[in-house]
Amino acid sequence: MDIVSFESSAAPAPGLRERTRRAVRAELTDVALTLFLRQGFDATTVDEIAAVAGISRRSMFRYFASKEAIIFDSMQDVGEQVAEVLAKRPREEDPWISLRHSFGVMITYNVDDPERTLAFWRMLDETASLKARHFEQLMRWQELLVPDIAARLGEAEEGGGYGPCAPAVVGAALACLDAANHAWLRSNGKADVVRLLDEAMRAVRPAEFSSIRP
Amino acid sequence: MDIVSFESSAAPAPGLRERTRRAVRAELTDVALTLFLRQGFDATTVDEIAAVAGISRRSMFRYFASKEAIIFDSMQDVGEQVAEVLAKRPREEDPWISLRHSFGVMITYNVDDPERTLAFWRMLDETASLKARHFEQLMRWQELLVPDIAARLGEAEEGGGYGPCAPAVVGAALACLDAANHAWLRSNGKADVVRLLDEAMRAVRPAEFSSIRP
DNA sequence: GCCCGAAGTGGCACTCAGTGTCAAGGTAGC
DNA sequence: GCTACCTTGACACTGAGTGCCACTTCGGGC
Repeated sequence: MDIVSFESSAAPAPGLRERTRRAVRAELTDVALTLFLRQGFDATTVDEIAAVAGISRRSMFRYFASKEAIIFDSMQDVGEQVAEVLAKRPREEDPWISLRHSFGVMITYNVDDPERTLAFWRMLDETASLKARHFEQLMRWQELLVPDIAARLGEAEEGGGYGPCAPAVVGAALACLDAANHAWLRSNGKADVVRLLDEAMRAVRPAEFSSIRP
Repeated sequence: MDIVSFESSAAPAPGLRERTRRAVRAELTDVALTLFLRQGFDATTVDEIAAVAGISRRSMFRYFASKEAIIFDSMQDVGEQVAEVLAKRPREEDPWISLRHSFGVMITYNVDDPERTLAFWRMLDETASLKARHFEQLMRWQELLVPDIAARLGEAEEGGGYGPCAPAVVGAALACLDAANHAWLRSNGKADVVRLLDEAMRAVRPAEFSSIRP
């Protein structure tokens, strides 16, 4: 399964309308991604994507709120998968280890299709507007993971928010993930992502938690 | 000094042209910020800022690469201040402690002018496009701090890049800073930022490093 | 089979950010 | 004062994103 053409497999068949909508969305994402990777994000206009996909420009914006959303909507789905894995980890497990395990979902993309994933990350890294959105995406992942970690840390939700600890721990873990990804990118996909991630997370491993060494 | 109208005080008098340019920049930043805080970022057009500042729309884009840059250029200056403080910390000090100390520069803004800082952070948090750029800004700070931390960790720069550890540690620290800022924001500026930051950084404190307790 | 309301679609016009170009005015150095 | 350069304003243009309206299509009730 591709990191960018991924569609949530949650609901099996929620009516014809919804199914066609999802199919069209997947198709549009695929068309757009191919164009983005071939000629760059900025050099590809929405008109062009719409023309190739055989749809009107106006309808394009009915499927995606923005040009950037074409890319990041599917990444949100990946984040939800990570959250699902995290929820299934044993309650008494060291939170840092749980986070490390749930990141496994992401890392598989790097291993499954290095070429395309590498080109994808490189595009995110080189395009200014995407770089910004990428970090925003990390933040959305943080929001998905914080409730679980807060519960594990025994940090109660008080007055519509958490204390600083759970977001800090999740944010730190995501920083490790990002650092590993960047190091992998700089090595042109030659380095071992898993090893890089372990290295990064070992360097930051909170003192309260037990050892991560395998 | 205000977090947003800050201008680098590095060069004393590098010619008349440069001095006027800086003065105009500061003026523009000030005008724009006032408008942003009064009526919101999206509701303020570049034409409006230019009109109020008595300058042409075209010249506006000669001072700032984008509407967002009006805000984030000054934040970059703050990041450089943080890097300066970090560089002055003793070489043998625990990197985590050094980072914590260098963050002191930022935190002072929250204490000095809570009202304006609070409104400013709230705007960053509520405006989608600014939220994205804000994280990009954190990333730029990371780039400023990584070389120093890499040296402290004994991580050599190999082939145009660092290993994953230094970025991971710096990113983790910035995640703590951000978590503390968010918690402070949620408390409407009532909570103690310094305490929140210490709490967050204690929760994530890497095991290799010694205790941060004062 | 027929009809009706809801949802999807395309086209048009508009706002606003951002960029290239060019001509006019001002400034620094000789 | 002259020249070279830098700054500025004006105009036109592209591209993202939105509001609106008319048309078609689909799903369900009769």
